[in-house]
Amino acid sequence: MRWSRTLIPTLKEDPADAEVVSHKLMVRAGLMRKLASGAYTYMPLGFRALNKALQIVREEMDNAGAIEILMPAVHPAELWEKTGRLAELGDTMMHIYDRQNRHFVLGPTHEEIVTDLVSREVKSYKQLPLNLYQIQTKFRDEIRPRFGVLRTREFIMKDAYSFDVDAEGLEKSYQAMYDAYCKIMERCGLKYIVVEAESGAMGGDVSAEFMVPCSAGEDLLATCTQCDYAANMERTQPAPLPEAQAEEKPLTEKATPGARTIEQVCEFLKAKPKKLVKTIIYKAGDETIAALVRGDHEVNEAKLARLLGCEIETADAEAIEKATGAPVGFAGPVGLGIKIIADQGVLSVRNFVTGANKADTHYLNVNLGRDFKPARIADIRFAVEGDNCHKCGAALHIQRGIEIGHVFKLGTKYSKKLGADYLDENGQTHPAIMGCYGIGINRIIAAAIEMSHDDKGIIWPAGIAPYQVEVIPLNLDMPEIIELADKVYAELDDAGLEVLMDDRDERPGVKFNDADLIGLPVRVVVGKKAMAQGGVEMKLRGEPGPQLISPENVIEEVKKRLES
RNA sequence: CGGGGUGUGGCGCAGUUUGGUAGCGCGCUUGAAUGGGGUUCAAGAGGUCGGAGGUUCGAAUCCUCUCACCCCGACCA
Repeated sequence: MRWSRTLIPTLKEDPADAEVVSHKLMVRAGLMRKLASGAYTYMPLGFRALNKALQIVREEMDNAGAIEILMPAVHPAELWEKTGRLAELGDTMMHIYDRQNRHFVLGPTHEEIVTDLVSREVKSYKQLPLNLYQIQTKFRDEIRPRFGVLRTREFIMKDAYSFDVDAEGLEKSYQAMYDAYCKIMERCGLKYIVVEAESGAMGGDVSAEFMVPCSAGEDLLATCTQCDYAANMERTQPAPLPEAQAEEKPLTEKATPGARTIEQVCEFLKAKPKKLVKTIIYKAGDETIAALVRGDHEVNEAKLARLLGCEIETADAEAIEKATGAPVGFAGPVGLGIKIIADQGVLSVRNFVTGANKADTHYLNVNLGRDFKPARIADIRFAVEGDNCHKCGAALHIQRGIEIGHVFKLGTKYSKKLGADYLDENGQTHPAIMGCYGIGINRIIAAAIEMSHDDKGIIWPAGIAPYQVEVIPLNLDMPEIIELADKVYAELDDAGLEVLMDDRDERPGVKFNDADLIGLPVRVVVGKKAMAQGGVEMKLRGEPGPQLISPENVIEEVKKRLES
């Protein structure tokens, strides 16, 4: 492709509305433009990169035995009612109504649709296992789209759904997808970490996320510095903290006027947050309960909900006052008449500070066991930097990451509700055992750029670069240069390489800077300097210094470099 | 949805405090010079100052409402 014939509008300055590098560079390098918050047009270069990633995903899915289909983006709302997810995910779905006011949603994911299909078409164990996948645009009414293409309202996803006769089959299907995902990440040039994850609204209890570690990521993940433990922070289990051994001091009431938050109390008492224990009141089903964590920790509501076996939400001011008899900010476990769940970390402090269930008052020297007895002591907090691995005891490292893919073992949640049953050899009916496997194509591009760029621009991993080679003719006033550049371009093209030639009548500096910006892996410069020595220059993006090569060897040399 | 911020030519911004009819850089067009890391000179094109209403002789500027976008939070496969 010739630059002059396509559309690559590069920008010298960062767009004002971009925060993260990938967003800035995708706009500056002319990959995409924003239409509205969370909705982007992919221009030629961006679309090519997207297609590269997509093709890799498709090939690996096919290799893993998954079968491609295409489902609609428009779904009747009824189908979502059947599984209860219309209520559960309703606000994250885009709702549309047809002219007869029938209710439809734009698909945020396709478990319902594919399961409905399979329930109709698959009747026998002989048809299983089956793994159906599609590559399609998903719609989610995100509360806050952000970070360019990392969180959008419309995005391309590859989603696969496996159906098996038993747990053993599911394990195989799951493993095949897991392995395929590893290959995809590698082929896309992404460094990645696989972490244990929270299944959330998908259901099921085993899931793993494929994360690309980088500062722009929205997720926090913990990895063990010694063993192979890695988990999303939502799921990370810290090693239990050692129990405190200090001598118990007498319980004391202390006036703390106006000090409600941990910061305020610490300031007032000149104490460290870890010497405090905070009491958070939750509505758990019909019950109101109190969760206790150390002042420097945070309650992990997913863990708490799982422990209690029901959905929870933080209580409102009214409920808190009713439960504690005190205004918000002074709740404490001593004398509290509701069920108390204490985090294990609370055991690591003695003589701590808590609210006194009385306005403007805290207790000093509170001790678990002596002053109150929790119904349960469990892990209900988020891990923090400084925590240790619960498997091997070594330090945990916490970092940010971009979630590229997520694989789930779903079990029978959907197949039961939607009647995806099969008959076994004995004519017995069973629900199919399902797994689902998603990967965000757009995020592959953004993550690759986050991971691989410098102050000049993008440095594409070869696997997903929009073109493999950029040919830059300089000194366009010399016909022999144009002739040689055309020849090199044609030969590379004929050799099956993807070539972009910057044929614009621009100054060298402009072309070099744009070449660095768009970041294609190999750059071939045809100019009078090299020509005087009978050659052309070749350089890898991200590596210094071009080297002179003979025009006859261009194809061979380019190929060699692309493979390295 | 709560808090904060920003909307001025294609892009990035100044001007708003103190009202007087719009400016800078980049980009774009034409011409000339230049020609290996965003070159220079000259001449141009291009703006309902996000939108609506109001105050005023006069509004980018003041007031009211509204829309969009960004950030933090809540929320979220």
